[in-house]
Formats: sequence, structure tokens, C-alpha cells
Amino acid sequence: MSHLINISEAASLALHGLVLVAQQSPNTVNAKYLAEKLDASEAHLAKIFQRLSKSGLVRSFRGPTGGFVLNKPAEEISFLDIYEIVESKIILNDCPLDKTGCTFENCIFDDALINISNNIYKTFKNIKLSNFIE
Amino acid sequence: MSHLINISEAASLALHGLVLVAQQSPNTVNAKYLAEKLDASEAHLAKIFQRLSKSGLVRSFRGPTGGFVLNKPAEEISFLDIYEIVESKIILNDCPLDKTGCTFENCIFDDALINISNNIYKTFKNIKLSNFIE
DNA sequence: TACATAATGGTATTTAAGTACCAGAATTAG
DNA sequence: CTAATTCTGGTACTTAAATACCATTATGTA
Repeated sequence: MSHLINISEAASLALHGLVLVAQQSPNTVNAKYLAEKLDASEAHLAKIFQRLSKSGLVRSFRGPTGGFVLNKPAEEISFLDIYEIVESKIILNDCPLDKTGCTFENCIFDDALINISNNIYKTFKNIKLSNFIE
Repeated sequence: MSHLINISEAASLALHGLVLVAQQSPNTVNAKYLAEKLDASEAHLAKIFQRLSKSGLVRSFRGPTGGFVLNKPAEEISFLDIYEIVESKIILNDCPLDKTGCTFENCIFDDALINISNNIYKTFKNIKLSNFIE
């Protein structure tokens, strides 16, 4: 079973977790709460939020009452931002056979994949955290 | 570095390899030739073509002069067919957090992912082997 | 019949993602 | 100041997918 679009559980958890953080703003939300709410491993969630924190998307506070808060307005955080932090940098698909391996003059996939990738890219960019807060 | 669209090297090799087979039709083409032409491991290519063979997309012949030939017209083989054989069955994306884990009432990703997935699906279906033969 | 060729299929290795564990540092509350 | 809480960061384990290896079986040719 395979998804056509590449979204790891980690990226999905990051988005869902950040929505929860945004909803509680300006209060802090801790990893334990997020893990329970999303039925995920706390260790995994903590790791993901460490990366979000290092990248400046959230701020973190230690100690009791500690946790995470958004570091910028929810309107300014897109799923693309999150995706790039969690999944690493995006390649706007060219042929998955790297160029050295392919002896066809014109890439078989060319237009098709690039168009779709751009489409996905734009869609990810348009998904903002603020979309999910009432 | 990550591709937005999920296409393994195996699926890509299958497509490229089948194009080569189609181009040589009705002659057989063997795995060694394909591997060289595509600069891939022969073992890997052989495995991929085993699956294509079992699924009836190609016929295989052993022995000297053996190899693979298409088992149906190039117009009737789409990249979708190939993808489903090599990658396993497609999930038209719903949320990558499985339902049990997600506590949001409406899937955060819903429309966006499903639309894109359908788009990819159609695109894959429209890519036929015959597109690549002169 | 013997030999070389080519697919087959089982198994093993590699890689990446997800997950778990734990000691350490910071911070709050009593 | 002490104790409890929470993030940090390093490491290790687990699992699944991708890839590689190899002995076997089938087949055409001389």
C-alpha cells in the first residue's frame, strides 16, 4: 500500500501538533499532551518538536508550565514550512532515475512530474496553520 | 532531500525498461542489456522484471536468445499499471495519520490531498508506453 | 549430449524511518 | 534551597522497504 504523495508520519504529526499548539495560544503546550492527543509516541513527538524549535517555528520553555508556543503568527506558518523542516529539502521532481543513469534524450517523466510537483508545492504553501483555528 | 511524489527507483526502472522492451519489439530484451542501458544493478532489474512477468505485463523466455517481450500492446500499458505492480496498491491519500490517531473532526488534509492524488492518478494513467516509441 | 545463456526464487544485506531509553540541563513552585 | 517538571540531545533498538547476492532451473545452440 503506497501513498502517491510523500508525507511521512513525522510531517503529519508536526502539522497536527502545531495546530494544537496554535489553538492553545498563547499558552504553552507540552509534548506529553500532544502525544496523548495525537495517540503518538511521546519520544517521537518530542524529537519532531525539537526540530521545529531549532528551526524557529516554535519556542520552547523548560520546567513545569513549560512546553511549546508558536514563534510567529499562525497565518505565516504553512505546511510547506513544516514539511521542509521535517522531511528535509524538497526536490521538485525531475526524473527519479538520476541523470547519469538515464540514456533517454528527453526525460520520460518530464512535464508530467514537474507540473504535479509544482501543484503539490503550491498546495502545501497554501495550507496555513491559521486555516485550522476557529 | 525528498521528492514530493512517491516514485521509487524500482518503478522508474520498470517504466524505462519497458520502454526499451517496447522499442525492440518483437525481439526479446534481456535483463543484462536493460541494466547496462539504464546503468542499474542487473540483480535489481531482474527482480523488477520478475514481478512484471508474474503480473502478465511481459512474457519471459529463458536460455540464450531469451529475455522479455511485452505481453500486450504498448498502448494498453500505462505507468499506472506499472506503478501498481511495482509499488503495490495505491492509497488515494486520505490523511497519513491513520484515523485512530487523529482527534480532529475533519481531516486537516482532506480536500487538498485527495484532489492532488486524483490528479496524479490520472496523470499516471495517461502515461502509456506507446508515448515513448517512434 | 554438453555447454553457455538467461530467468527464477530464496535469502541476505543495506538503508531509512520510526520508536524507545536515559542522563543532563533549565525552570518553576513550595 | 529542594523537588518536580519539561525540554535537550545522544544513543540504541525495531521494522519495513529497497537493493544485492547466489544457487537453481530452463532452454537454445553446437
